[in-house]
Amino acid sequence: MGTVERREREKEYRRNEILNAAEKIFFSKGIQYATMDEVAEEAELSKGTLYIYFKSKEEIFGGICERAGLILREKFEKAYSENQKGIDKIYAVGLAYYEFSKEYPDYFNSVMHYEMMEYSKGKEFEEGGVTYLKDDTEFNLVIASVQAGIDDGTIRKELDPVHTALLLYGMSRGVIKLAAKEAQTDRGKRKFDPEDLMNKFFEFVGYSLSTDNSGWSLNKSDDIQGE
Amino acid sequence: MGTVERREREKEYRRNEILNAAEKIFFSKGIQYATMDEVAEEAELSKGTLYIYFKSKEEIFGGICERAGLILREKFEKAYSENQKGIDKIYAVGLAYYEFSKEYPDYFNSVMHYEMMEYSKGKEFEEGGVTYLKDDTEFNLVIASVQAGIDDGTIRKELDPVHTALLLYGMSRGVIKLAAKEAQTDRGKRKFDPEDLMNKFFEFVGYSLSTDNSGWSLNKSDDIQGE
DNA sequence: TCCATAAAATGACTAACGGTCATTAAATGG
DNA sequence: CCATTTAATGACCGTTAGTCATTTTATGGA
Repeated sequence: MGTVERREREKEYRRNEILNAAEKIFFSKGIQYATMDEVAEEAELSKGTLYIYFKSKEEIFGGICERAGLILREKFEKAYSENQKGIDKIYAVGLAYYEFSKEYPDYFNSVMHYEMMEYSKGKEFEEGGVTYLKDDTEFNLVIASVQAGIDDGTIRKELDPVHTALLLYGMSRGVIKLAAKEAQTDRGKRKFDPEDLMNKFFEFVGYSLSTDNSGWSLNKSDDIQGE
Repeated sequence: MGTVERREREKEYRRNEILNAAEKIFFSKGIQYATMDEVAEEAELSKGTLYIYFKSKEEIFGGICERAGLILREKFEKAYSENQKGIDKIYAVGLAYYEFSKEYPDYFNSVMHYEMMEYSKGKEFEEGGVTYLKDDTEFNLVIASVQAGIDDGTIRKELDPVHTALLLYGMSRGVIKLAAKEAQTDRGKRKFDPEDLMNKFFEFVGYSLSTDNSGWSLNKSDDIQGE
């Protein structure tokens, strides 16, 4: 009988329901101010049950970040594979990152938050060291893109693939975070337009990457679709 | 009589002692896991007293971030004023930022953490909205550097000062954070050398900024002193 | 249909922590 | 020396993450 399998499915389902509830609560009040009782209430379960599926509040948050990572990875893979030239792959992956931050701002912020937490620990604690985002699949795509660009002559061959990929990754994160923060501000109070900033960013990076200083080979006029 | 002034000084002194104690505790265990009782113990004061000088744990953390901001601002100002050419100002300020992250890794991380916290709130809460780092003095220096570079012909004049400054700021933060995180990893387990990455970063950015694609006019062989 | 067993769910309870406040101690200056 | 203001204290409170003995539900064999 397939009862065992069905049970397994149901467990997975419950786990997901809990994550859904937690997202709602965490994202609306901020993780810090969200309580497990609220999550339990939202999930229509008792608090004790939450602790059967997750061993701590943090682990629930980890589960949310895992979801975020999954989506981001998919976006990266799509962007990578849909473009031929190395330089275009890089542009597409970078754009995918930015679009992720727009489509799922809470996921984006969660991942940022998560990375911050990683630091807070590990100084005197350590505890189990559960890491949810260790996978560097995403990052490997960036390296591969740079390498492809060097091979097909669209990227300056003086650039080292690994270091350049690291740079692109770090720079993008920093700038996207800036843009995301501003996008979250009321339109009237903004000091700059996030879309503009991103366009300038891609231009700036493209200039330094490409063999002919021309930037990306895509049509520049419509490289970012309005919000 | 100057009793009032002396009292004021003593108050300021106590406040600083509390911040010192808090730094010790916060930085060793991580803010999340540090308790006010521990801070009180370290400061050789009762917990109640802490709440005379600061209205919350968060506010103490804010005080720490304020210290960080002060140091960073000084470094920026020094770097800015000690260089003539715009392109060199930018390089110096960027380097100052990186050096800050090496000299005061805990301060650097605190500021990063602080910015994260800003997001967590403001979704349903709001509370007093105390901002400790609103001062954009630092950022204005970056704009001024870019402008100086455009004026003296060391920076490509197609670049917009404000957007470019924003980019530099965001990119630096992202890359420095990456480098800082790696630097914090055991030497043996590192995937890359933080110093190398920073050098590549400055090269990459210099290429895109400068009029002649040559990067900075400084001597490149010793632009970063070993740790 | 019933029962024994195992799995899942519960919610009262605990420990710990941030924050408060009535009370005490110290300083001041007349 | 005293009256008054200022600083410091620590017992106490409310809240919350996490636990666990107990109850409820599902399962599969007789």
